[in-house]
Amino acid sequence: MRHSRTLRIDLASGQPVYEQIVSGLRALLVSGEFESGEQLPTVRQLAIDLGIHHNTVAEAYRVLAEEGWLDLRRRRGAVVLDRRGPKATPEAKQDFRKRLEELIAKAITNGVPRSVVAAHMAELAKKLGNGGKA
Amino acid sequence: MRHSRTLRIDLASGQPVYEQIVSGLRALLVSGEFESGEQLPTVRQLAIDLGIHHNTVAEAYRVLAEEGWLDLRRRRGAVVLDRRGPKATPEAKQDFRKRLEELIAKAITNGVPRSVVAAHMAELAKKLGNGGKA
DNA sequence: TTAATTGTATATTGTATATGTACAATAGGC
DNA sequence: GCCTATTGTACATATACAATATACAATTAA
Repeated sequence: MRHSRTLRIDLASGQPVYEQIVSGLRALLVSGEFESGEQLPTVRQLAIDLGIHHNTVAEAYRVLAEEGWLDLRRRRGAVVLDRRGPKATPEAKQDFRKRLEELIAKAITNGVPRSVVAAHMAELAKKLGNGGKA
Repeated sequence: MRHSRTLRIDLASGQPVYEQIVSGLRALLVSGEFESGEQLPTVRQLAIDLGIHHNTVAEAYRVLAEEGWLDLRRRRGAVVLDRRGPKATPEAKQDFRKRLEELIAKAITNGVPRSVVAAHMAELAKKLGNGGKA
């Protein structure tokens, strides 16, 4: 249950809570924070930790299960999967590029200096080049 | 009115249409596509181009005006501003970093290879280093 | 001054989020 | 094998937000 502490939910952010959970957990999964086969908290436990309703957590788990990240079963909870074969989406590259540019634009609008934006980008790009683990 | 053609609205994307307009225009503004003082299409004209209601465009223009990108007045339309002094936000850097990691995680989930993600990141980082113009 | 053009305000309708509540399935104790 | 607790699921509902329809206000130009 250590991992639930790394999730921070902002009820006032405007972004749906279940999406925040999905995004947060997915980022941790991609970065290799979880072992394959590892148990995630039950929907009720994580809901208590975050101060929300368990159905909201369940919705998030369902999305991640559909994406192939989790094996989700009654009475068994959520188990992290290997996810060897993600189905490659064709327009996903263009979509990523567009959203990346939009994210940069928003950061600059919020006053983040271009140099800081560039630094983060370069750092994460390098990390991805190393296999995404380091 | 040339620029409205560069905006693409996807009614089925789940993302609110007015937000799509805000994000798209903001990305163009940041990348220097517009001259200061340039006229944007009227809310009604852009609404026709995009096939939506003019109030939806108006909402998007209002957001950009609040951010300081546009001067918006009745009978005068929307004019692009210089936007010299964006108010610097303190937690904006952390927010950008988090959203960047989440965006990467989503792309990888969608099947985009890590190498492709890294390439886009590196390219845009370099562009930002050059002053964001090239 | 008048009329047309442009952004704005308000009400309405559809959709989605988060919750309350009840149910279904299954692992473990007996 | 049966019971019970635990876990995810299904469904209805309150609420909020998004997009629209419609009417209004302001301002420019003739």
